Amino acid sequence: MPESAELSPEPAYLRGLNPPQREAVLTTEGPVLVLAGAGTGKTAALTARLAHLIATRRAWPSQILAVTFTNKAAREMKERVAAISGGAIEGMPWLGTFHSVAARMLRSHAELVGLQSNFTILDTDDQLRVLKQLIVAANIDEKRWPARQLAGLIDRWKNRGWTPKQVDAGESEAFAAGRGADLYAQYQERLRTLNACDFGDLLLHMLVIFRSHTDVLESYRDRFRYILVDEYQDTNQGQYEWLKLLAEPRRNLCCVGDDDQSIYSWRGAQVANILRFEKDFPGAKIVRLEQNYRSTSHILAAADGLISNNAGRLGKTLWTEAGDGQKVRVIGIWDGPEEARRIGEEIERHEARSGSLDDVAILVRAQFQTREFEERFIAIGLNYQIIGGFRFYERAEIRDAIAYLRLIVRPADDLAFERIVNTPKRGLGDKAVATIHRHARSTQQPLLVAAATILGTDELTPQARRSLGNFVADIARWREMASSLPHPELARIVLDESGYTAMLQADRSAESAGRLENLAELTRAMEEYENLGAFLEHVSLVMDNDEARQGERVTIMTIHAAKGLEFDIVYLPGWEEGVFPSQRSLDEGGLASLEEERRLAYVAITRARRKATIMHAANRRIYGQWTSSIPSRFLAELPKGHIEEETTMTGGESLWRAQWSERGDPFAHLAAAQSNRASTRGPGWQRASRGGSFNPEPQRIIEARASAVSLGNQGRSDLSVGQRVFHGKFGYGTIAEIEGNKLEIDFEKAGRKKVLDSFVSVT
DNA sequence: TCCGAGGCTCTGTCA
DNA sequence: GAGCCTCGGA
Repeated sequence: MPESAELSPEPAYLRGLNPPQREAVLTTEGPVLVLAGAGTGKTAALTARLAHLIATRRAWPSQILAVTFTNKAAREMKERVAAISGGAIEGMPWLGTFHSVAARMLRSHAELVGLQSNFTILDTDDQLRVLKQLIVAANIDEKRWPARQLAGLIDRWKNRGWTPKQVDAGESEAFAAGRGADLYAQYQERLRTLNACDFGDLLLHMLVIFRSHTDVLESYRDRFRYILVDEYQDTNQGQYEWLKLLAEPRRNLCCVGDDDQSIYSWRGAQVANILRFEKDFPGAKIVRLEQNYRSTSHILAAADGLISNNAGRLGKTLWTEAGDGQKVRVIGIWDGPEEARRIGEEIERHEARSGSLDDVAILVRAQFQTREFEERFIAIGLNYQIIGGFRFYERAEIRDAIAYLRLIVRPADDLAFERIVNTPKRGLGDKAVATIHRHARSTQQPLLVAAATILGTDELTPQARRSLGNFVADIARWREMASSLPHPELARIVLDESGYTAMLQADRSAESAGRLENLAELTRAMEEYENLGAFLEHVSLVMDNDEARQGERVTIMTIHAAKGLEFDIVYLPGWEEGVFPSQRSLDEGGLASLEEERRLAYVAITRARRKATIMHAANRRIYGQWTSSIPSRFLAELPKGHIEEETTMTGGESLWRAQWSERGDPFAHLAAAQSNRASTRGPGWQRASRGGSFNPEPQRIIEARASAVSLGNQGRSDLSVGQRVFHGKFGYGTIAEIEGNKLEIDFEKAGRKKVLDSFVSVT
């Protein structure tokens, strides 16, 4: 950057920015809140701001802290800053996700929270294994109090910035009759002995350090002259406190966000943080970005109409100079497979008109919805990619490979040891592992060391001893090789010599080829890191599913993952009550959750540049069982003037209803094929169909349902008193009474209940 | 110790 | 319908 940047009338990075965007760039001092609506050029403004701070010498790149929520956003910002500065900027060391920045800090101060700087970052899988062990050790019924639930609670507490001591009795009550806080404390202790921490710890540990070691806090305050936060509406309590500590006393804090796009409350995000910004930082400058550069006006108006049903917004009105464009289409179809078929056909037509597949995205509420599309697209040979779901490093084979490497680098990594000691199978089952565990505990040694000493005893069968001896020797040998071999080469050798590759090669299943490819990809990725240690430090935080691009393809992903992205053509399938809004979310959070689901719908629609198509199916397979569904209430909230409704029910409405009344159960033929399983519904759908507190359109589907219900009054012929049945919500029970389609059932767990026969299945 | 069969649960989104 | 767990047999 030339020194004259400030003097020249128009630095390159300001070109093309509108007045509010410029304000966001040029207001460098003091607190700034940029309210950036969807598609209003937020990233352009943000990167220009970074470029401006650096070009005008207000700060070196290393003196700017810039945090995002996703690796994707961080990467994009890095690339754009590099491009905007013509490569003159040597990277920005403190630009990254909250977690990666915190991890980087924690590596320098780990000893302050009882860790070593080479601590391991556990993923969800490891975390659950540790928790499970603790629950079992505490004699708590693991069925009744699953590790997953405890993990959720601990995560919640960490998000709030609470250490175990700060968890009050009331919160602790949420798990195993008040033992939650105690287990949390035990878990933290266990992590410390493992020299490990989980995702939540990265932030919490730093927060604890900031709170108690003012010298450390001061050094960071001193370093960071400017702080920039992306997606501020998604910050949680802990992150908020973290930022607030760092931002004082300079208060050169610029937060960018959109309250209408707050979709992470389940992760502890508090919209309140953004709503309260002015109070937290008096004298804050508020900049609103409202000109949308992405979508046509029908799309914006539809999204705006929807989101206006939410209360408690900061409020902003997006406008566009783009034309009206096409109305948002709302299409009702018969079932899930037809939804996939229909979208597949439209995409093929788009392709035939020489449209690019890269322009098309299918955005779903939940991961399970992706499968229908995957199956269909494989069948018709449509190139697609599914983003998210299993991240690369979460795949079993990758985690296994990494566990080998972890154990080679850190002999004390007990979790890694447990994971691979018998993978591939080498005859070291539960019994052998339990023996090693016992030894390790009594001698206070890591498992690998205990395993080595146990070899000199006769505690194991000769066979197991031989096998374990080989394993221990292998690890030692590999460790020696590690110093002299390039680490990708080491990884290849380990995978071969451990028998892992052979195990996959012997496996004839459809996935094994892909797994081998993933491992090859892993070793390739390792080349980008200086050494094994560096690779391992980064792997759990940064490795995502960034496969090599292989031509044009349709993108399938969750709406959450799509935030911040845009596509010409967007398909939004599955707008049905229970799916979207998600019943589970509603059950937990009531109105607040409904509003969050609505924001999610808003995010979904605003991803589209030119064409948005919403679909709802009358029938869907959930948990492998057919379920009829009601259109999402959000459909009724879309302003009529900006949407175009269509139904593709074969033969139209009348035939559809006739089908219902003729057979009572439109899936009788399917049900028969499925060994007389009746259609049971999950609790969500029961509630959705019972509720009736809203009146979603189109009306015809409600009529159709009503006719089905009244027909059902005859009751089912396959049920009789005394029969054992299964109910989606209440579990197993015995039929005590039958009256038409109403049953009275003595449930084994839930006691006697009245239920409709359509909700039970014969066991 | 391993493996297959059968029973049961589950799929809410991210780092 | 997949994935997990448990159980019984080899």
